[in-house]
Amino acid sequence: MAEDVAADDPGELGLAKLNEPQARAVAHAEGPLIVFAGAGSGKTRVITYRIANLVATHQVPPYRILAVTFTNKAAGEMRERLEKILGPEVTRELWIGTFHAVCVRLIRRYHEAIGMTPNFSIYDDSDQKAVMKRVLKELDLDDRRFPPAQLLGRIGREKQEARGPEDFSVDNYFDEVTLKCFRAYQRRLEEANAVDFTDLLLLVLRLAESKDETVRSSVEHLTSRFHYVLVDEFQDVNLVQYRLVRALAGARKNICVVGDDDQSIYRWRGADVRNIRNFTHDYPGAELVKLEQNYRSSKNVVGAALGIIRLARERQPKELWTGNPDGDPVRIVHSANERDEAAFVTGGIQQAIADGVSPSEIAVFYRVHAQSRVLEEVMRKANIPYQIVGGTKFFDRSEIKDMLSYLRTVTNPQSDVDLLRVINKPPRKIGKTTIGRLTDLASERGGSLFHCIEALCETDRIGSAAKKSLRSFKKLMDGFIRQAETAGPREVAESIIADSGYAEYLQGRDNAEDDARLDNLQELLGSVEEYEEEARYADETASLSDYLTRVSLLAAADTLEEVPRVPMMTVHAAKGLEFDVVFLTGMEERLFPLRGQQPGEEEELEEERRLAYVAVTRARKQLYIIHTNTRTIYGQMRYNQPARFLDQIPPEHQQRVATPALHDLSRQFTRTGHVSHRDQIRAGVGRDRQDATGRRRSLQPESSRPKVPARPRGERYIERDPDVEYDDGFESLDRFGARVGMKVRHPKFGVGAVQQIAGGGDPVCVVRFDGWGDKRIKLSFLSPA
DNA sequence: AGCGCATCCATTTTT
DNA sequence: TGGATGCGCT
Repeated sequence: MAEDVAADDPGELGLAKLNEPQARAVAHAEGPLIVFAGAGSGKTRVITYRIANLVATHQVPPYRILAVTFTNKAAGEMRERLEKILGPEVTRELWIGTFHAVCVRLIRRYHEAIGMTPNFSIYDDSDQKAVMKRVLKELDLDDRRFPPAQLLGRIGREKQEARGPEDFSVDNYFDEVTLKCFRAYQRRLEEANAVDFTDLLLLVLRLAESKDETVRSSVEHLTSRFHYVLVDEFQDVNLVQYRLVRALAGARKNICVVGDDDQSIYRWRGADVRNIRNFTHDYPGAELVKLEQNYRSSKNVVGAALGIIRLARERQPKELWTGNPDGDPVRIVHSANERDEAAFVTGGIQQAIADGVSPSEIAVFYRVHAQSRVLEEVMRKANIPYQIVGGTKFFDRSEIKDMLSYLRTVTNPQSDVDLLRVINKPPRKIGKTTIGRLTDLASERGGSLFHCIEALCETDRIGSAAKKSLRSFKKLMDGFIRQAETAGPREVAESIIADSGYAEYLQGRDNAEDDARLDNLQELLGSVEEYEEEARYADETASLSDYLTRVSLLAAADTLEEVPRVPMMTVHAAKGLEFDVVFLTGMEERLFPLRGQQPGEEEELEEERRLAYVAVTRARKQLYIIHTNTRTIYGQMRYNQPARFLDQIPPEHQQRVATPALHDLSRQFTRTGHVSHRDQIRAGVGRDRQDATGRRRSLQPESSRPKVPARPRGERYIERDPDVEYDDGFESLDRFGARVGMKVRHPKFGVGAVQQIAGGGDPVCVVRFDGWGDKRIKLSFLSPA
């Protein structure tokens, strides 16, 4: 998955192996630099060599260099390459990591100026939600009227833009409530000595931008410690990160940013493409380098990607090209439904493996996690080893979360969400009532639950049995806390599993599932051990809170293992990765692109387009893009139209293919009077495909269109010429031939009769439903009744 | 306290 | 569709 490493000669920099723009970016010494790096253009190599060059040629001390990557995995790869060039001692001193990981380190260093103790906990989504639920309860608000996720979403967006409660403008009642929750939420985190993901960045940013005299020396130290700052994937940086980079680079302004506006896919997370587009504006005189040669993919893959991205509304002018061989055309596979799609994928994987491709070089992509279930099922049946990258991770399992909560309580007993998770697991006779009394007391006098335990036991609010249970729990945890002062993380974790009663608790409920849970705990111990090993290697003291930090900051791609299994992941998780063979599934309107078809959603569509571009450019040699006629997702069957992006792939780079199941299906539809498409292929019959507006879809004159070589029709699939419309019912199947008077079904309104059909693409129908009257509904929401 | 059942709910992408 | 949640029963 790593890009070509062959040129990383130890001893010398191997600069001769760089192309001209790459060399220019590496050699650039002082001042701002922006590198537009097309997909597969060797940007990691550029960053790596640039760092090596700064250290080796310009004698920059390694601890003066900060390189920010998007995932820990990318950071690790960069480190690995640099070790080969600079050796481990020097490399160790470089600051390389994700924004979040770097900020954790900085918070620990400057914790006094920031006003934190170094053992803080990092709260993930579910922790945040738990906090918000408590906040709502405390404020006596209905969590149905004010869904925690929604509140957190709004608050999160504010924080991404570096705004706090004091900057919050209130326009209506909902805002008022949100502001109240915002304040209470931040206060709760503070009391728990915990931060959320954005806080990690904000705390450092606030210090770096602080004008406060009392912390002046810290601010100066912080903003002058890095002489060179490099940022990868700059197109996905949000406002907080942008300002952070600017602040950390300080007055020197030795900022090198590398990115590709065509690959910006995190707008929803606050990323702002304008950051990359405005860089030259914000840093006048910045050197600009464009890397346009792709070393990764075949000509057909690059051509397909270009066809899609060329239609982007706004982009930096540039043109990706490759000197690589043509390779196979991109196969666009028409399948019947999601099971048929999965069958095609497994068949294709088996073939690729038989052809000698390693399973780890074959990837399956999907737009949303919900698609993975069926794929997994079929992969298991076909006995193909696979790994899900990201998604429901190992660390999301309940027993793992329980154990992590124990560990977090040990390092930071103030963390209430963790305490509540473990206080009665295994059952210790500490029930709802007791916990209710405890939380009541804590809100009355402030302070964390853990610290209120003793105080509660001194009141007469609870019975003696409850007191006993609480005290023995407190004693148990105090024991672990004391142990952690001297013992290593692994030892503490082992004690907890053994002495907390958690293992017996799992053993007691003897079923297969809980046996697996015990195994998972063993695996967790393994990961703690692995961490200790790494710490030893890096010459650092292993600490429990450091381990917990790492675990919380894992990115989806970080869970990709180097094992011979087929990786399956969302397109987002695939960013920055590459594979020989790629299966891109679910390429259908309203799934991929998931959004953007409504007026006013143009930006969403643009992001979907860029996402499609990212997906396509992951493939080195072979790319299969699959779409289905029907798909059952979220319990509902939908009739699909192929994604618009498919028609934007130039015909000379694509080849249309249909699965056998689809073929059978189409025969049923053509029984009455039509000639089957098989016969048509044989006879070479067909007319130019036209879309609803009557325009020819082909982008090229007929004569220049390369003839698709007639490949023998095997059992696996049947090829279809992209520019021939087969009169076999495929088209009418997509829209099931709806016409006025026809009975159709809608998931909500039931069965009704079509009154009118209007518009092209996805036409709007007027349908008369029993009991609902006439409704205007897009055809794609309807199925034949 | 814990289990089983029913109901309701939301469905994008993640550091 | 299934996951999460809540409720009532044991």
